[in-house]
This record gives sequence, structure tokens and C-alpha cells, in this order.
Amino acid sequence: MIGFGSSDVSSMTAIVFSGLQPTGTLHIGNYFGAVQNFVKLQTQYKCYYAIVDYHAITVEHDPEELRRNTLEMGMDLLACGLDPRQCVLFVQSQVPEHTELAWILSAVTSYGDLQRMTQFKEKGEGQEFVSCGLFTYPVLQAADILAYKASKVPVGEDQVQHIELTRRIARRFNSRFGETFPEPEVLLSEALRIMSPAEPTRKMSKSLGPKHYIAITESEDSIREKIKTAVTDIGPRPDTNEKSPGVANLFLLLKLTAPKEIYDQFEDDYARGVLKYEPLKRAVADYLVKTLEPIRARRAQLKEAEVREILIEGARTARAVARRTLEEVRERIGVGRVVL
RNA sequence: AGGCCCGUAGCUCAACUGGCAGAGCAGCCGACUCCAAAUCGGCAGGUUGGGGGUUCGAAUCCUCCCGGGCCUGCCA
Repeated sequence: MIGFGSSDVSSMTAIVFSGLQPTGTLHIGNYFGAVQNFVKLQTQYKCYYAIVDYHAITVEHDPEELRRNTLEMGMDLLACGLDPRQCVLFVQSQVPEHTELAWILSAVTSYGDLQRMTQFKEKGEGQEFVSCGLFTYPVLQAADILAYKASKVPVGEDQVQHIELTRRIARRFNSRFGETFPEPEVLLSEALRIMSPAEPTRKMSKSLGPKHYIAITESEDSIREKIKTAVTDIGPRPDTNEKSPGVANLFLLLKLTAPKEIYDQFEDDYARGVLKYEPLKRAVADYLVKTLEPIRARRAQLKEAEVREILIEGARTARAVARRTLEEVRERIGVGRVVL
């Protein structure tokens, strides 16, 4: 059998790619929603994880902040358990093949398809300046994935549309220039959406403000404060047994961090209508702090220099693969050869 | 390349003919609450995009610069 992703000769296992924007420090929504899954995947597949700094520049940004966030993101990911011996962790801009491939792919990307991307519409909404880069963002994302001929892409619901576009791009390239890329499929993990404690109808996000997220490296006091002030409701509703968004969010966090017996006890209290939220919150905070403790400890031990070294090494490995893909792609589309 | 419009608190905007830079939301503190939310009370928030000029006095008028939007033209 000849696999499409055969540029990695060392194994027959599927190739996974995922990119993370360097948004600064990771929060527990990122952790439980995605990163924890990445940690699991690295033992099962050949995984490439990129900190996508070129994506971050499509909206207004501060250079110093981006620089710091990129490194911070690397440190947070390592603290969460990504292991450079098991996966390839690198910074996107260190592998220029991404942007080169993006340009090439833009030639087989439909303008109409891009216009239909809802994320572009959402992110551009209300912005006084909308860059071209924001518009072509999904093409770079396709390049990220296809540069490694990845066949599986673990992403959230909101990114499914972009992966669909990647498939269309891959398909069009293949049919025009010959079979080159696999059509990557979405690796949907159990869809975990941690909500903002302050506004539990919205997904946890840094951009909403400090009250709306809990960083994985947050101090114990701060975690307790944010859980304590988390929005709840008037009290349990045993009649419908339906939790309000805020309470459901607290239960979700408890489920993710506490022993089953503890969780069941609170569920039972809720069902019987005798649950007081104060003790629930205390338990959630306790177990959350406990869960994050090893991450915090690991994070505290990481040295910047050592992390930089890991990222450099990751980029070296990634680049070797991406370069082979680009050689093949250039050959197929008929560029470069004449002057070699 | 030419024309028109805009820039005020984190956000949305107000400030007469040139006369003390303000409100709502967000934020912070407190009361209430099992904890919260809502509500109520309080606090804080500014190089009015930047430089120069006119004036007793400029967010307001003039000028240059920066940033942004719209229209027309030119080139490919």
C-alpha cells in the first residue's frame, strides 16, 4: 500500500497537524478543549504542532507582545505535557515553506470559497482595518496542514469549515497537477466547551477580559476568586433537572478534575434540590487547583533557553519534511526547474 | 493620481457661534445573595491621533504629518 503521507518513512502511522495561535498564556478552555487531546495524540500518531505566529499577524498586533506570546505558548504547551521526543513542536515562521506553499495554494483556491468563510466575516466585523491576510488566512492554514501531508487534523467545531476548504484545495491541486496531497479529515475529539465563568453563555476566551478565563498558570488565589464569583443561578431546579449554563460549566470542570464519587455526590445533591453552590464552588476550585498544580510546577522549572532549543530543533525536523513536500510541489506546477 | 468624510475614556458616542472635556456600557470597591446574577450605592477612568500656528482662551479655526473609510481616474 502506498500511503499519501509517505514522506515520513519511519512509520505507517497517520500524520497529525494542528496549529495554535500564540495568544499568550493558555487557559483551561484551551487545555481541556484541545491541548490535553494533543498530549494523548502524540503517543498514537506522528504529530506536528505549530505555534502559528504568521496567523497572528493578520489582525493588529504588537511585535513585542507577539514575540513574548510565541515563547510563552511554547512553554505552556511543554508544561501541559507535549513531549519533544514524541511530537514535533515548532514555530510556524521558522519553516518558511508554510508561506511559500500558501502562495502556491492560493492559486488553486476559489475566491468565492474564501468569501464564504464565516470566521473571516466574524473577525473582520467592526474592525476599522481588514487586511488581505485575514481574508487569505484559511489558505495559509491549508498550507500548514498540507506541508506535512497530514491526514488528521484535531480542531474544534469552529474550524471544521476551514478543514473542508483544505480538502477542496487539496482535491483541486491533485486533479490539476497529479496526486500529491491526502485530503485531511477532522479529528473530532469529545467536544468540550469550557465557558466563561463571568458569562457562561460564551466560550472561555482571553479576548473577553480577565474575568472570562482562567490561565493554566494562574495563582491559586486568583483561581479561587474567579470560581467564587462565577455566575450561577437562583438554585437547583429538580423539577426539570436542567442546569443553568453557569452551573453546568462548574459541573463540567468538576467532572474533568475530581474523582467520580465526589462528582456523583454533587450531582445527587443537585438532583435532590439540596445543593448549595458555595460548597460546589469550593470543590471545583480545590480540584482545579490540584489538577493544574503539576502543570504549574513543570512550567516553573522550564528555562527559556531550553525551550528555545526545543523549538529550534522542532523547526529543523519540520522543515526537512516540508522542504521535501515543496520540492515535489514546485516540480509538479512547473516552477524553478529552468534556472537550476 | 485627484476628490470627499472621519479620528474624543477599554467600547459606543456627546460637548451651541471658540468659553470648566461629559454620558451610557465595560472595569474596580461595597451592600444584597449559600455562592453568584440582577438591582442599589460609591470610586476610578483622558497627551481630545501627533507636531506647529491663530486666539485672552482650541476637541472646535488654520497648517503639516500619521491612521482609517468612501468615490473617481490611471496602470497591470
